[in-house]
Amino acid sequence: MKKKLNSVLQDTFNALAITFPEIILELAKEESFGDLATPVAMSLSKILKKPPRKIAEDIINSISEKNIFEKIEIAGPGFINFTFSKAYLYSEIKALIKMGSSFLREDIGKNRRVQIEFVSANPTGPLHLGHGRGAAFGSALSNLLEAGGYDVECEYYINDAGRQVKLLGISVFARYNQLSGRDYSFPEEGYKGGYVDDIARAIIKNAGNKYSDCRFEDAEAFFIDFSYKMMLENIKKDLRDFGVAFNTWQSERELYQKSEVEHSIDELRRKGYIYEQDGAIWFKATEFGDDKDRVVIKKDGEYTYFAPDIAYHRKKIEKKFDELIDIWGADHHGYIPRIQAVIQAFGYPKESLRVLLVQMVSLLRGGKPVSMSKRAGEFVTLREVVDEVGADTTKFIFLTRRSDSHLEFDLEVAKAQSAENPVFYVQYANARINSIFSHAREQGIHIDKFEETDLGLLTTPEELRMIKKLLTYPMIFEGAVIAHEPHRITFYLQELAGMFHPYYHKHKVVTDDINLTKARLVLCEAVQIVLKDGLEILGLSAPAKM
RNA sequence: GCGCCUGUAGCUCAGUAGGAUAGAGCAACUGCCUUCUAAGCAGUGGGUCAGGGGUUCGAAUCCCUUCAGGCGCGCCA
Repeated sequence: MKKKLNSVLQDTFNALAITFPEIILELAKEESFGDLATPVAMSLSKILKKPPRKIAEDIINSISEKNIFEKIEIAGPGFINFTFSKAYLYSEIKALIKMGSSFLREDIGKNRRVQIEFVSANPTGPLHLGHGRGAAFGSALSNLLEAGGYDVECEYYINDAGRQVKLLGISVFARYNQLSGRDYSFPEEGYKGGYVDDIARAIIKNAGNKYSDCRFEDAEAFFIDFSYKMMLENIKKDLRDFGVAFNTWQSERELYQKSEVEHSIDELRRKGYIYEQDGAIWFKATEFGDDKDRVVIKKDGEYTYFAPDIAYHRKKIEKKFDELIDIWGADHHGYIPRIQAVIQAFGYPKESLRVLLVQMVSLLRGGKPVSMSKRAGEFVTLREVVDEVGADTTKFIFLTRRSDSHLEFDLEVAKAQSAENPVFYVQYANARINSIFSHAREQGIHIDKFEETDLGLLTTPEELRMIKKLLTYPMIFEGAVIAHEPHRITFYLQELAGMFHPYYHKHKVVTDDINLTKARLVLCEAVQIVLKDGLEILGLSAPAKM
């Protein structure tokens, strides 16, 4: 619909010898404003030094392909409002059904390769709700970009080296000893969650007393590896059950083992961005706009957390993606300038990495904040929330918000709402359509060739409104892809379902009028195609029955 | 102190590459199940778009400023 109007206007502008960078088309806010509107005449007013309404008139007079419109009007200060003809709308619905996804989805990506890194939670504990938000957003974004013609790779970065996994190993070692009946003090900073006991018990089960007389130093490698690997499996399971999939898992440890950390710093050194001061090795981040230079090797000779991240991002660059996306929790936003400094130091524009922030989730229960301290072991896991309120509902709560807006997730509210959650409203529309179809089949009604169905029988205001809504999906989709905002799809689906349910209530689809029945079945088919397309992008299920 | 995010209906949030009279869900109240699924439908009430300036044909949207909340500002990760 938009594409068509755009090309019509482009032709018109060519005919009038007007050059204009981009013709803005927007959805009419009110039905009396037609279907699509453009404010272009107002923008041209200054350039052409003519009143906007006069310009609008000239444009309208020069439109050659008028037959696809029912009417074209000038309104307000100079808007041009276009209303499409019914015949055009009907033919578009048939095209929608015939082409399916390719009608709905715009090819924005043109096969460009994009990598999205998300979740990347430390394998030192189960995923919590904040990770769940990142997971829901990241996978919806990946589906969205994939649908928008990008070649997408989803990656999870595993922090399996360094202090945190070591601390997990120490914690597990302590519990292992305690559970074996020895007097062993638990480290002050250790992880205290119940899962630490689970790991210790698993070790007892597997290895028995084998490490009972060891000092930690002697059993270190085993305890660290066993612990983080068990946690990682746990995380992978949580993600699977949440319906989130990754293509690649990049290990931090591997970056060390393959000397990539070392080589990255060497490369920066060759480029002149590394220097020594106060016994430490620094990266000249200020050269690229960061507030301060950053230490990569500490005085004690250890790498900082930043060092493997340099190697990691160099590796991403080397994979030659057209676009890199990192999805981080907003508490890491201070980290953006230094990573973009790294990107630039390696000779790439900072725009080649796009960091999307997922804002904090405050978890509440009945209006009271729930502590989320990982170290203290007091936190509600993603799994617990999903078990309590359901995966689709949880995802939907995340996906009805912009990723960068703060989110209050109240377990009691989510649970209370889960029975009447908007996600069911959308899914129910799909299920209802199925039930209409099976009812039609029972009545012996079959549509052999939908192309031959007379959609001209769809004349009620509800039907026309719904047809127009369906035809705006490509616009919403395109906007969502460009803005990298899956939530636009969520809202669209709610609006579409919000048209279908009243329609269902007001008009019977299957009636004695066979031709009308067929036309309505075709419309239902179109609605279902769009609902399913949207649900699939969001990573939500589309149950056939509810 | 500096930086980032946020402030829209009682609550949770859309609307932000400037566009016409600011929307939805929930909550509240009133009705609707012998007819394709009541996880549904119809109706009612609800606003100083945090405040103040500015930019222009036009601002919830852009700029400045004040206020409020969140998060960051380590040779931690």
